[in-house]
Amino acid sequence: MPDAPDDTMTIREMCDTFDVTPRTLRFYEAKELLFPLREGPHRRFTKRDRARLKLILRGKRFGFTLDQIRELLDLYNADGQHLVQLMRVHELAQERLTDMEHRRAELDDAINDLRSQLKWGAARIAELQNNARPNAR
Amino acid sequence: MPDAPDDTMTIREMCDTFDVTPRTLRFYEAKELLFPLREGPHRRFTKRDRARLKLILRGKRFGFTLDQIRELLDLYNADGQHLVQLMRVHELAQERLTDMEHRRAELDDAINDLRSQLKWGAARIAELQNNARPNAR
DNA sequence: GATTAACTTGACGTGTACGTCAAGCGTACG
DNA sequence: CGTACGCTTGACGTACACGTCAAGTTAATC
Repeated sequence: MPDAPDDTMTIREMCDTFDVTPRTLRFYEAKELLFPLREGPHRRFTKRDRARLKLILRGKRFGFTLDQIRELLDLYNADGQHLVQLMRVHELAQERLTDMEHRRAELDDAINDLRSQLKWGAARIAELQNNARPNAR
Repeated sequence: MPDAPDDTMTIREMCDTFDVTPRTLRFYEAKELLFPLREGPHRRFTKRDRARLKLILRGKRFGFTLDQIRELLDLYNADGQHLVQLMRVHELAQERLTDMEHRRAELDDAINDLRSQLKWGAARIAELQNNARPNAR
C-alpha cells in the first residue's frame, strides 16, 4: 500500500516530530485527548491531533494536569468561539498564571537563601584553609 | 508521669504546630528525615526535629523531593569541622542552586508564554464582545 | 476499674504520567 | 517463504508523598 500523503501521520512520525514516546500518544488517546483515525489496526494522526498535541505539551509546560488540559481542549473545541467558553479558558489560565507567579516568588526566595548559605560556607572553607596553613605567605 | 516541659513535643503538638498529619511525621521518620526520641512507645520530637521539619517543609515548597531534602539536611547537619566534608557540602549545594536556577528560567519562560497567551485571549474576547453589540452606545 | 482518647505498627490504597514487558498480528524485504 | 520490524492491545510496574484502614497498646479521665 503506497504512502498516501493524506496529511496524516503514523505514530512514529508523531514521536519524531514531537519528541514523545508511542506510549505517551496511546496514553493520551486513552485519556481522550487525541482521536487518531484507524487504518486497519494502525493509528493515523490527523492535523487536528497534531494541533491538540501541541496544546497538550504546552499545557504541560504551564503545569496543567492532563485532566485540566482536556477540559481546556473541550472548551476550545465545543463550538469554538463562544464567548462564555473563551472567558472560562481565560479565567483558568489566569489562575494558573497567578499560581506560577507565586511559585516563582518562592523559588526566588529559596535561591537567595541558598546563595547566602553558599557564601557562608565558602567563607568557612576559606577560614579552615587559612588555619591549615597559618603561615602561607 | 507529669508533663516534664523538657522542650520535646508529642506528635499531636507537632501536627498542630506545623500543620501536618501524624502519618507525615511517621513517614519522615521512616525516611530518616526526623529522629524523635521514644518515651515508651511514644515519640518525642526534639528541638532538632523541629528545626529539621521547618527545613523539610520549606524544601517541599520549593519542589525538592524528600530524598533531595534529606541530602540538604545532611549538609546543614555536617558539623562543619572537616574541610573535605565542608567542600562536599558546598559542591552539592552548588548543584542544587544550579538546578533551581534552571527551573526558575523554565518557569519564567512558561510565565511569559502564558502571559502572551492571555493577552491574545483577552483581545479575542474583546473582539467577540464588540461583535455581540456592534452599536453599543 | 472501665471506658475512651491518643498513640503505635503494619500494610494496602491513591493519583499522576507514563515505563516496561508480553504476546500477537501484518507486512516489507531478501 | 521466512524473518525481522513495526504496530497493536493488555496488564503490571514505577516514583512520590502520603491517605486510609486494621488491630493492638498505652494513657488519661470519670
